[in-house]
Amino acid sequence: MTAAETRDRLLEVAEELFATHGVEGASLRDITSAAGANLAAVNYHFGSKEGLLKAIVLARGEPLGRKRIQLLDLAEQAAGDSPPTVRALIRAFVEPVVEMRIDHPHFPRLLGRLLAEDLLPSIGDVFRDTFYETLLRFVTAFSKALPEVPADEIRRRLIFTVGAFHFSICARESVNTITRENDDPESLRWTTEQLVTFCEAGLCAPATPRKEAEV
Amino acid sequence: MTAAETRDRLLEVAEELFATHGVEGASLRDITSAAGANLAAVNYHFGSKEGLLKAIVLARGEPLGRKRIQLLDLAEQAAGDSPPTVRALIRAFVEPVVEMRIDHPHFPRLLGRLLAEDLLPSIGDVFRDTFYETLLRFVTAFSKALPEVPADEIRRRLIFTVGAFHFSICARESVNTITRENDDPESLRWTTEQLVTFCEAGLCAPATPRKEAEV
DNA sequence: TCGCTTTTCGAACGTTTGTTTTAATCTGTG
DNA sequence: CACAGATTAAAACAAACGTTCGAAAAGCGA
Repeated sequence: MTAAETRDRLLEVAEELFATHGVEGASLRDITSAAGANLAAVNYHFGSKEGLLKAIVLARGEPLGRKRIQLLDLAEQAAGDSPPTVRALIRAFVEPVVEMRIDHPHFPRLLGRLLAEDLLPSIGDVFRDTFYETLLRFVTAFSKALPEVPADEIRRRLIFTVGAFHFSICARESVNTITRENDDPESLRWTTEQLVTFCEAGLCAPATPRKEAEV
Repeated sequence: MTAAETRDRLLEVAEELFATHGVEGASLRDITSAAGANLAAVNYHFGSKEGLLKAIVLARGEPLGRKRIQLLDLAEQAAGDSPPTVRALIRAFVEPVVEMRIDHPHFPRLLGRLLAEDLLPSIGDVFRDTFYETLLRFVTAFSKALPEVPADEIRRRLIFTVGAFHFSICARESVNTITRENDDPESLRWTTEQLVTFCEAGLCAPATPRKEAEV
């Protein structure tokens, strides 16, 4: 086995084990033995456990962000002078992750772990470069498509969208404890379809009035 | 300090440390020393670390579930023969947690951890008793309020709602890495207002058509 | 094939973890 | 007061963790 192969296998196996058992929950011994490598291999190739994590996030997050931006550009281009439809924007944001959830199921799940375990700070720079910039571009795109909703509420609604999305698609496995849903591509895409419907309606809703009386 | 006091302090401190550092991340030594108790106290009072976790979830989850059901009953009662409005149902589901997020900020955050760390199985029975039953009651209530949406899609939309809710309210602290939002009651309630708007629109949206062409 | 660099290997390091044990201390009742 | 039972205290347990080290092995250009 060449050195590059060892490196790749470590990335692949660690991605799965991190996603399944959490970053703290997956030990270097688990990872290296599952990859058929020596315990010291991780520290040799990536410097540390954290270095391994960063390498994973970078390797998957970078093309994911590129794909999102590409779809966004395409949608804006197709719409001509007017802004793209909200539905098209949601799709551009969501679909790259759904497809990744099908081809490389573990990475979206890992993303969920990172968010929940407050590990984003530890991979800070990598995260900001690959995700945050992308998010900002979508915020402005949605703002243009929904001029009657205050930018502040738009930003918040995008958080809701990410939450609904993440909970039902990325963290699907944990949530399946409750929903007992299948994990095949077809059911995943159908859920996505319904998610887009849900979020489109939510994003396009009239702005929340200030100081409204309780219902 | 009496024995009951020790027990209560352990529950209180552990709730905070579990929520902040994760269940695996908070050691019994951290917890007992923060509570001014001996290391062995946890195993004496709760049998194990897992026993401590279960005790916390039970102590907070049970009254939370009761409150939700109570508000649901009230809403159904107020609506008379017709089903309650979707907005009222969302409020009944969400508001008890928001209020708890204000009075006992750590428990909702802990819930987020449990979901993300796949620890729900380990507290399985406690979780089912305090949360799952409640969720089922809301599913049927929403189904009645939205007869034109298939029950299957309703169930899925509730998952979206929980996701958006959980992400923006419960896991607020981790998400604030991104949003840089305040955590005071006023801003929390305002976010909740916008969340209700978002989810109401999403829940009331027309059913997703099967085999729709891509936009 | 030689010689140098890269990579792998096995072992050990020092910490930290949850749990257990045994003795000391406190508490409340007869 | 005295004596069971409940509670706390200090210490030690074995196991698991990430990391480090020096030697062995493998890869590779000359």
